[in-house]
Amino acid sequence: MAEVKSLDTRERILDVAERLFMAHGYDGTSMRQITSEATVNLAAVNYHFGSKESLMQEVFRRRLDWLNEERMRVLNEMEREAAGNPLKPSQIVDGFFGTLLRMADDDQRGGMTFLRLLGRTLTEPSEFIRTFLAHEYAVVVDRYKEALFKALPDVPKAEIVWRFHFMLGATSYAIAGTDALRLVTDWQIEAADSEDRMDRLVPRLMSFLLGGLRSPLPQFSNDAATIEATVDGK
Amino acid sequence: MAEVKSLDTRERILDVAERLFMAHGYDGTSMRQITSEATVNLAAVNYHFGSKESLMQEVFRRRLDWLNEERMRVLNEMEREAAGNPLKPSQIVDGFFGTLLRMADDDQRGGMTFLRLLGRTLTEPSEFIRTFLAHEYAVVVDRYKEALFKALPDVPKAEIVWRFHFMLGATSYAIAGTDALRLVTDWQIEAADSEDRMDRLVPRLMSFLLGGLRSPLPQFSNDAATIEATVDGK
DNA sequence: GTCTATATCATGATAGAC
DNA sequence: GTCTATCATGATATAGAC
Repeated sequence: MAEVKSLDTRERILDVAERLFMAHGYDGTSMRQITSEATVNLAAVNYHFGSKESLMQEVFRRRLDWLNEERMRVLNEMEREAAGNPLKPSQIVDGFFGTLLRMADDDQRGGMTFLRLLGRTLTEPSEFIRTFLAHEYAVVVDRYKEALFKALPDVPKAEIVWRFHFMLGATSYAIAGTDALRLVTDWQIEAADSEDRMDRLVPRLMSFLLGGLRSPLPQFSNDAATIEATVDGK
Repeated sequence: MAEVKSLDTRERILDVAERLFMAHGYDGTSMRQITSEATVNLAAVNYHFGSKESLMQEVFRRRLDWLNEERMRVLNEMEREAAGNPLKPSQIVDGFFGTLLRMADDDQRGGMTFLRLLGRTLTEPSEFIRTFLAHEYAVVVDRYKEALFKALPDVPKAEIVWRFHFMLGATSYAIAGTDALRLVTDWQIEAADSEDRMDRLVPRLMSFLLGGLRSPLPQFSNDAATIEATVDGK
């Protein structure tokens, strides 16, 4: 009984923290706000998580553990069906970014709140968060990177890595959904807060990402050896 | 003489604030840090700028005023030469994003420090900053949006607006350059801190953006009327 | 214009009763 | 596990001497 109550408290803190960190950032959210909105005592965060930093990490781990497993599961499944043949770039992109975007509809996995938090966190000022995220992502990103190398054997690996970065940026910003810049003044983005928006966003973003990924290679100002040097990593 | 000194003080505060806001974010940077590193008195910020918020706005205004003018100048010049004909998408993209990216080489306009600050700020938690940025950008973005509409008459306007967003996201993340995710584990991105990195980044990013912008239109799960409805803004 | 000193308040964390 | 009370620190901002 006491333990059940404690689990509720823990989860309630995590839920509120997730939402507040999303809305105001890590530095902009105080433990007093969190504990107040979660209707728990101020000391509860330190009791359950040890510190504000550990709380932040737990907010992410709770969601990323599932996302990492799902991304791996999807990739393994696709590679099993391909039976040694390279995957299509669209499959890989969907496995990585589509799996992420579909979390928007799954409130049990954080839904849009977590997606927006994640989107904003890639450029989060606090270094410990970026370091933590990099560590959490490393293994899965590596597998998808390798799949792309195999799927696009004619594209220099350096280009693929860069384009992975660009895809991440476009996706992060899209899910951060800050409406920071009202690109639309006379024209309103429909239903900006509902999942309806995501239904449209996903295919739109996918088209964009794939177009960028398969775009003609850039011309550098130097000669062809430049590209070769880049591929080899210097 | 006293005025010259005061100008120096003002500029020194702005320079230090720009660098610290970039590195630690708005909430993560205290006025004590700023005034300490700028070797000015703690009260100097309030004397010269009135408040921390006003300082932040001035940090941006100092750079964005020039960027906005330059983007307008470039677009006007291109449209003058085109004499009524639509511009090429690559011209428009270069006018907007290329003009921004070339600031990296111009230390007098803030160089990489300001670019990284700007990249991180689009997802900045503090709302007053995003509101301020949106206001600063509005007019110029609107002009470029119209140019894209004219250049791509067969693409629904809604798609163009979305793809503008995606391009902004990819660019922001690229210039934020947080190295948040070490996408490369066995492969090091060369010269990550030098302008040499930008020389390669610009054509790479441009290829990606144009590929995404001109990608085939997405297929929605509903019928064709869906796209029409989207174009009309509901 | 610049400085010292300080007012006022919020923060993260903890000790210790219950 | 939960609470109150409090510590130590750092925040922004300002008043007033020089």
